[in-house]
Amino acid sequence: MNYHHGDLKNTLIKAAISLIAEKGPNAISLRAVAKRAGVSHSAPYRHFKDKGALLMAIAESGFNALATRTREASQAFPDDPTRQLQAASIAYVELAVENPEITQLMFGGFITPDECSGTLAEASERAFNSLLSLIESGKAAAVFRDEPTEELALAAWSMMHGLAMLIIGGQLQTREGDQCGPQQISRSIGRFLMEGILGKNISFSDPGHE
Amino acid sequence: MNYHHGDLKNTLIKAAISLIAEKGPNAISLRAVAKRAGVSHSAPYRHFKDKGALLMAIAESGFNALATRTREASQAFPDDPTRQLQAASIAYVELAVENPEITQLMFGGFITPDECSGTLAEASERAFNSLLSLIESGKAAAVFRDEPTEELALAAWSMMHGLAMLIIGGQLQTREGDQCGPQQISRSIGRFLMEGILGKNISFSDPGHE
DNA sequence: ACCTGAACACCGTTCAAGT
DNA sequence: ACCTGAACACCGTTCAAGT
Repeated sequence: MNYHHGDLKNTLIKAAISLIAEKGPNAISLRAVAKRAGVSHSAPYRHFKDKGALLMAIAESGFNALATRTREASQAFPDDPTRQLQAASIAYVELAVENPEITQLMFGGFITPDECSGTLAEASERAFNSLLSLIESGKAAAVFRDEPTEELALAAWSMMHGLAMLIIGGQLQTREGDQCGPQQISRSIGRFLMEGILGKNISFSDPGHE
Repeated sequence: MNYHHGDLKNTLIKAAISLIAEKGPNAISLRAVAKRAGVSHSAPYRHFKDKGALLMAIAESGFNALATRTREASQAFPDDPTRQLQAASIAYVELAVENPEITQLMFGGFITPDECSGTLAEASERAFNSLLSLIESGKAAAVFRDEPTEELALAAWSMMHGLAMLIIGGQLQTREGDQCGPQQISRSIGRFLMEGILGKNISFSDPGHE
């Protein structure tokens, strides 16, 4: 047989992505990926140490896409931190909902932290750092509260990540009608991230450790 | 061999839970579960249609535990909706972090919505309904804002669910030190759910659909 | 350097057969 | 009614062998 283009590695990744999109991340088999790529079942081992290494490469590209999309979305609103955050939030949820299986691969526990490959953690770090600087500039402009940046960022990240995972997991199917997509939901939820859920005259005192 | 107590079904579930806790939800094999339960590899098929049916039974018990724990936690603070919500939030995140693999089984996309077994959706529904009534009573007491109950509840659920999934997924390992456990994190995050992240003099105008 | 094919131990599922 | 054991098609991984 011919030597397959030169980069079987990339062909395998693309074949794996299409298979994951079809059958879910847990139903994927390395042999099926190889067959779709047009090579024998042992050929992938020249390019990936493991089945897990292939999955990690795909997850890594997913984190990169997430970092790129959210950064681009926020850049559409210079000097407006709240809209930057809103745009990044919507982009995050949208991308996750558009690629549910890959998002599950990234966050669903398929990848053990054994050998997180450095570059994967790096990509994830990059996405979080851009969120941190977004919050930071908002604090400097006195738009966001003067609280620890990591906490503010984690609150925002948690809410949008949770929303995305719930949508993907099908947990909202009966509760929210089909009429409102991820944009609408993340927008309506995002209001409460901005302003909180407490009534205007209520102030929140944290009871702390009892 | 002897006829195995009478309820192999329950023995299988317990064996599966212990195996999932050891090796993760994707690495579980029905044959290994049967072996740990002390029966042949085909015995489980008398009690579960599928490998998936076993996993669904486990996920269902997980949803029931979540519903029970959050309800009990909130009942510790009668007539104080904010502390009820805070207690339920902490309980949610704690239970998830205590059983990471089962939580991933419940929410990570291992269960296809093909045959969600009714009873599973019911258990999930029950947990959400207690959150709804919690929010509702808080609105009646003018503690929470007069906004759609479903939206307020989804905001709270999303934030705590996202936090739990990020912790479980190992995404916060380098960012938050080990010194603060799930209680502390969900408490600090919960403040922003209550009060929002905007500065006191900023009001949030949703630009809507452009 | 890159790929193949046989081989091994494992898996999910089914089904005739045993008690 | 409940369980076993053989059987089938599949899987991940390895390794000698081919070009």
